[in-house]
Amino acid sequence: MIQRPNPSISTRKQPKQARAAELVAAILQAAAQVLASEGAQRFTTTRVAEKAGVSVGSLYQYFPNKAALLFRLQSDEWRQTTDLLCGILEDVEMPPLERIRTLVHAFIRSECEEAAVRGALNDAAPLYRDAPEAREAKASAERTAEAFMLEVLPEASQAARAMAGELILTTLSTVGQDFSASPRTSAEIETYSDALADMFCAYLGSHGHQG
Amino acid sequence: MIQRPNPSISTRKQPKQARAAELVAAILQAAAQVLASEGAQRFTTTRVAEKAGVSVGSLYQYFPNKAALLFRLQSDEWRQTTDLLCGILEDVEMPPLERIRTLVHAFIRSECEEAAVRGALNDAAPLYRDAPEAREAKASAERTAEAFMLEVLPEASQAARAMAGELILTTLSTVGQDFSASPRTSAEIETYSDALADMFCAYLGSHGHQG
DNA sequence: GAAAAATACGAATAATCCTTCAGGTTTCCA
DNA sequence: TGGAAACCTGAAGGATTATTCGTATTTTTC
Repeated sequence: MIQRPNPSISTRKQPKQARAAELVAAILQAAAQVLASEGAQRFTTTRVAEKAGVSVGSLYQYFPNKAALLFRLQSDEWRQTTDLLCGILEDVEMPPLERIRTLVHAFIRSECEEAAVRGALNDAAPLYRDAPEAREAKASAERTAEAFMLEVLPEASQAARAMAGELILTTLSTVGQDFSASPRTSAEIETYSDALADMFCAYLGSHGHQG
Repeated sequence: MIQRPNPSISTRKQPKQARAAELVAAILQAAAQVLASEGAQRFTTTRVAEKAGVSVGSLYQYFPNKAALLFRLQSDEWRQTTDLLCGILEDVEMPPLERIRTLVHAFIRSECEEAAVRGALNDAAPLYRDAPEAREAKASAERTAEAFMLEVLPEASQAARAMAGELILTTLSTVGQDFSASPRTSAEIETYSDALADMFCAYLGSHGHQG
C-alpha cells in the first residue's frame, strides 16, 4: 500500500453522460456508507466499488486515487457545514452574541448527527490533508469569520480581532470533533453547547475592559 | 495488514536481564524517531527494529503488537505532560487564574516542542485508542482537574464545575494539538497561549455573576 | 446504421505489512 | 563448569491493498 499519490487530487475526467453522473453519485454515497460502517482503516477503493455496485476500474475513471475520493467527501461535508453556519451569521435580526450561541448549538448538533462519517474522515485525514486543495478551505472559512468579528469587536485592533476569530473557529471545530467522538444524548448536546457558547461569549465580552 | 489486535495491548514478557532492558529502551527511542521522521503512515515494526539495531523478533518479545508499541509511546508522553501540568496546578503561592495562564503557556510550548511525535501519534490513534488501557488515562486527568476546579469555582454546583473542567481540559488538549500541527515561532506561541488563557479566565470569571 | 467516443469491467500486478517460529547465542546460577 | 533460562535472529508465511490496462459494452454522432 501507501503508493505515491498522483500529482493532483481533484483533476480527472468529468462525467459527460447521464449514466456516468449516476455512477459517480453511487460511488460517493457508497463511500460515505463504507466510511461510516467500516471506519477509515477498512475504507478501500475495492470495498467502495463493491458497495456501489460498480467495478473498481470505473471508480478510477473519475477519481485519480483514494485520497481524491476522501477529499471529495470531506469537501462536501465542509460545504454543507459552511452553508449552515453562514446562514446563521448573516441573520442581522439577532444580536451578535445570540447568533454565536445559535451557531454553536447548530454546529455541535450537526457534528453529532454525522459523527460516524466525520470521525472516520478525520482518521483518514493524513491521506489527503497535505493536498493544496485542502488548505484553501480553511483559509476561506477564516475570511468569513473575519467579517463577523468586525461586527462584534469593532473597537479591537486588527490583530486582536484576527486572533479571537481564529481561536474561536479552531476551538469550535476541534472541540466539536472531540465531543462527537462519543455517542451523546440530546440533553448532553444542549448542555455542552451552552457551556461552549458561554465560554465564547465571556471571552468576547471581556475584550478591552479588563486587560 | 490490519490483523485483529491481540486481546491485550500491554501484557507480555518483562525484560529480566540488563541487555533486554536496554533493548526495550532502544526500541522506544527508535520508535519515537521513526514516528517523528517518517510519520504514522510509514511507522512499521520492521522499520523501528531496523533503526533500533535489533531484529523484529526481539521487538515482538516485549510488545505483543504494533498497537502496544504506539500505546506505550502515547502513555509515556501523557505521563510527561501530566507531571508538568500537575506541578503548576499545585503551586499554591500563585493565584488560581494565574496558575491557569502559566499552565496554558507551558502546555502549548510543550506541544510545539514535540509536535512531530505527538502529531504522528495522533494520526495513529485509530490503532490503539479503542484499548481499555487508553480510556483510563483520560478519566484520570479529569479527576485531577476536578480538585483544581473546586478551588477556583467553590460556589458553583457540582455539575457546573465538572462541565467547566471538562470543557477547559478538552479545549486545551484539542486546540493545542491543532495549533502545534504547523511550525510556530516563539512569538506566535506566546500570543496564542495568552489568547487561550484569556478565554479560559474570562469563562471562569463569568461563572455565576451573569445569567 | 456504422464509425467514433465514452464507459464499464475486473483479473492481474506490484507493493507493503504484521507476526511467527525454529534454531542459535548469551547470561545466570548451582 | 554445565545445564537451564532468558534472549536474539531474520527469513518466510499469510494477508491486504492501490492502481493499471486490455477488452467488452453502450451511447453519440454523422
